[in-house]
Amino acid sequence: MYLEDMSRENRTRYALLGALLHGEKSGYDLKKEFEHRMSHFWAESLGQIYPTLHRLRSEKLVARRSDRSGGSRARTLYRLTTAGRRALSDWLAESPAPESARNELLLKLFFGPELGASGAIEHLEGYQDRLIDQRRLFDAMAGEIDAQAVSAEQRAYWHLTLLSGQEVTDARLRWCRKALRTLRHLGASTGRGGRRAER
Amino acid sequence: MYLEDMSRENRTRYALLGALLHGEKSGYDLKKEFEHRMSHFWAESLGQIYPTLHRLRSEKLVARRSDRSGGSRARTLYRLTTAGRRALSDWLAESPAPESARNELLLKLFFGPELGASGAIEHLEGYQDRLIDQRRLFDAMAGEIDAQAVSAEQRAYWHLTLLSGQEVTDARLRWCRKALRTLRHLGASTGRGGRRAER
DNA sequence: CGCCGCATGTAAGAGGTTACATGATTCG
DNA sequence: CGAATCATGTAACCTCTTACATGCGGCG
Repeated sequence: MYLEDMSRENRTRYALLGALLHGEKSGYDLKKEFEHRMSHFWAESLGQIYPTLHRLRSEKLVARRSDRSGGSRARTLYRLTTAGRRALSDWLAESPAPESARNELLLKLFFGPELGASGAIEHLEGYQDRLIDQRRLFDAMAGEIDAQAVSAEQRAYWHLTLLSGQEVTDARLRWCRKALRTLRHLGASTGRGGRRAER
Repeated sequence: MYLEDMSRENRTRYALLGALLHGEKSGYDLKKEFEHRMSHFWAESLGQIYPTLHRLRSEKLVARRSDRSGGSRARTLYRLTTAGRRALSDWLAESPAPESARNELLLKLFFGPELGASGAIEHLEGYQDRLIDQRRLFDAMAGEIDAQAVSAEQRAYWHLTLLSGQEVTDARLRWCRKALRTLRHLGASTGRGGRRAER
């Protein structure tokens, strides 16, 4: 017999419930919410959102209604029920589960001698580019937060999560520069960019 | 018909192939390898390792032999084949896929007004404790690297991945302190630690 | 002798992504 | 009118974790 494991409960459910705190939204709206405001720490796909909404509804944690206002095509809007808000609150109070690390770039770098310095440098440069884009995005997001019509308290929390992204991204960028410096030395001393160059 | 997606190929396979670069190991050895040397950027469970080893063997990317030396019970040792090493090399050269972010602490913090400042502070303190432990572990790992009988080049790559963990952890710790300072102010101004205190 | 660590596996199921499928509306 | 975006879903598939299952060897 399999025991229930409360600690590994479906987090998508709660991400959705939380995203509904500020009023009713469609599945599509929720997707955009994740992409625009929460992309630096959470992602959900539509193939996960729609079935989960159905399930939440069958558990009475959300309610839905049809909306055809605005003349555009009908949308299905979901809102939190009292039970849904309580379920969210209970989950929020639980201590967050530690994340299990999985970083493909570091994995490849760990096998550096097999990859070769030139390959490692390429990967790091690509990573660096993505980090720089991300960093710019964070600055833009910070500006948008202040334009939102929500409480100062809510904005403070949003800024905090964003600040985490900014600080961590900056740290990664600093590390990138250091790593690239190291690898360019290493590449020069092991000759012609390492193993892959032997082919 | 479903198209094949090369970019989302099973990374467990390559993590195992890479971990076999320095000689033959059993499934159990591999698990320890991940736990001890790669825990800051990669994790694999035994329920993933054993089936994957079988699969790699059927694809001739690894070979195995039985070992009963040392008087202890028999172990099954796996080693890279030439094809396995080539498959690893090819994968290493591919540009790493961007990681999709999922950070439960930040998700909960994002819903801070519903959680309440006191809850947020508790979660952050727990997070901080884990980070401090992790930071200490990194220092210990740095010392161990130099004791390994491998090339200076290999050690350089290991140090680089470790440095990433150290820098990012330090950044997170700095952020934690800032966030706690902010929340203690917020908690004082919104009274008695927020929503949960109302129950 | 009982527990812990070593060692190897399998089974069930949750969770998640991508592609497929469909259709409306809007805008150039 | 064609493309992009809005909008809602389903199907197939993969990955991964957890629990189950089993047994040996060493040590206190």
